[in-house]
Formats: sequence, structure tokens, C-alpha cells
Amino acid sequence: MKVRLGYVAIALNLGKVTSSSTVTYSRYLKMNDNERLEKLKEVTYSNLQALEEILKYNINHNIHFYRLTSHLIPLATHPEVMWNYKQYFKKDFEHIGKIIKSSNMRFDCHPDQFNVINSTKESVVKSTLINLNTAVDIFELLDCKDGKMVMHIGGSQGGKEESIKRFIDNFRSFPLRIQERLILENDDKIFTAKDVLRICNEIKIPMVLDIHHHHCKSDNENIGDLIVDIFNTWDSEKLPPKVHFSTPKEFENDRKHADYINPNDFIKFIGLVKSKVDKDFDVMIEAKKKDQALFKLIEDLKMINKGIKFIDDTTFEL
DNA sequence: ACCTGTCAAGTCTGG
DNA sequence: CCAGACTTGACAGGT
Repeated sequence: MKVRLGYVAIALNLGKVTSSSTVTYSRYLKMNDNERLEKLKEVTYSNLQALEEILKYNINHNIHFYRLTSHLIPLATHPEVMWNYKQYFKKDFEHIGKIIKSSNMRFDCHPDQFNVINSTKESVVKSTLINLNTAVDIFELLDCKDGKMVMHIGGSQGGKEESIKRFIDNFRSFPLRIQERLILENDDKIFTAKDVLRICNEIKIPMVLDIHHHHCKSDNENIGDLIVDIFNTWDSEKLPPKVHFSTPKEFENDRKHADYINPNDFIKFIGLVKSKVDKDFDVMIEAKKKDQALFKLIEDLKMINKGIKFIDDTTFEL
């Protein structure tokens, strides 16, 4: 059984390099027409350069998967701006797309929490649709066919059952290009792993298990009973199942992420999975120290050993 | 150089 | 019905 490790969005080892620079709308309003377009292009260019640098860093460190920032293109979906970034950066996207493809890197994104598929407000669902379409546009510009969007179910207005029904109805009303790229994750407040599994089975899309969220909100469900079915939601996918792992900051079930990963908890979890299912899978490390936390975990795992055998920088077998 | 408040976007709670 | 919490990084403006 092979397990690969990855991290989220920001490479701290690269210092100030960021692919999430922004132009805020209030800042934008203070500029004249020329300055506006110049600024948007300048920031976008710098974000794309940074993304390329981060991807090369990932490749150099044998990191096989990565989550793209949701701030790559400033104001791309703002209703009063909606500028045509595609027209200016087609070549740059193509170039970066080739880097991703040549390294065979798994490449996902996680639209921000104000995207709510099951919102009771039509305006929110509408802007969510715009944002998700833009995320798909970016995948397509990168020619990234396997890129997925990780989302939560959303709010619970009118009760959980009603909210689930709203989610499924709205999901089915979305264009296929979005449906095909959506994958769903259990959250830390409302929808448990079992809830999300049920939804994923009904609409036939893969589920990402977030084990930290599960500890925050589980309704006493036992993850060992669910893990086989969760992994099975990936059966018709090219990519292996994906799991998010983080260590709580202050106390057990603290929703905030700690700087680093507790290696013993990590080993315990991996052991639990192994006892239930024999499938390769990917673990996304979500920690404040990002890539540094990933590398520290790897060092810790090598030290503790416990039958974990690394077969490349970020992949181990057990 | 360092610190602080603000930023397009949602949801939920509690007054 | 409204204010504040939740929560994250970037950035502008102040010291």
C-alpha cells in the first residue's frame, strides 16, 4: 500500500513568493482606467510567475500533489470588474499546464467558503456558479483534465435533510463541467463523514475524508466503519482516494490547525486505514507551516519508522 | 522594520 | 434585525 503526501498552496521555504497577491476592489476603485488594467495584469503576472516557481519547487522535492490558491486571478469574478484575463495570459497558462502535466502532478483547488451550493439565497448560488465556472476555466486553460474542486455541503438552514436536498437539487442544476470536477469533504460543524458519504453515493462523486473535521464533528460515527465506502467513491476515478490530515492547535477537537503534524496521531490514522482497506491513497497535510510541516512530518516518520518505508521523498509504503 | 485594521463574497448565534 | 464570531493571507497606512 502506497501513501503519498502533499501540502496546501503556499511554499514557506520560498520566502515571499506568493501566488495569492490581490487587488482589492476598494483599491481598484481609486485607480483610473489605465492603472486598473495595468495593476490587474501586473498582479496576475506575478501570481503566475510565483505559481511556476512553486510548482518547480514541488517537482524538485518530489511532491506529487498540490492545492492551487483560489486567489490566482485578482477580481476575476467580481461582478463590477470581470476582466478578460484569459486574453492576456493564454500562453502563460499553457506553459504552466505543461509543467504540471510533465510532472504528472495531482492538482486540485478549494473554492472559498463564501461559495455555498446549497444556500437558500438565489444570489449566493448564482455567484457560486460563476466562481466555480471560473475555477473550471482555469483548469481548462492549464489543460488540467483531472483537476478537482473540493467543496463542503454548505449551510443547514431549514434543517439538515432539507439542506442536503437543496444541495443535490442545485448540484444537478449546475453544468456538467462543474459536476464532473466537484468532490465533497466532510466539514467541522454540520455535515459529518456519514452525511457526505451518503450524498456522494447519491450523486456519484468522490468523497474527500478530512479526519480533523471528523474529530470536530462526528456524531459518534466510527470512521473505521466508513473508510471502505469512502474510498470506494473513488472507484471509477483515475486518481487515488484523497484524505486531509491536520493536527488541532490548542486542544483536542480545536478547529484551528497547529503549526505542525503530530506524527504519532498520523501513524495511528494510517494504521487504522491499513486495517480496513488495501488501496493506495493521498494525504494532504493541512498545517500552518505548510511545506515545512510536510517535511518535518516526513523526518519524524523516518525516525519513528514503525514499518513505514519511504520509496521516494514524499511517498511511503507499508 | 514592525504593527494594525481592512478586505467582494456566507452562515450562525445571541442580544 | 443587527453586530460579532469564525478565520486567512495580503496589503496599505501608520508609527
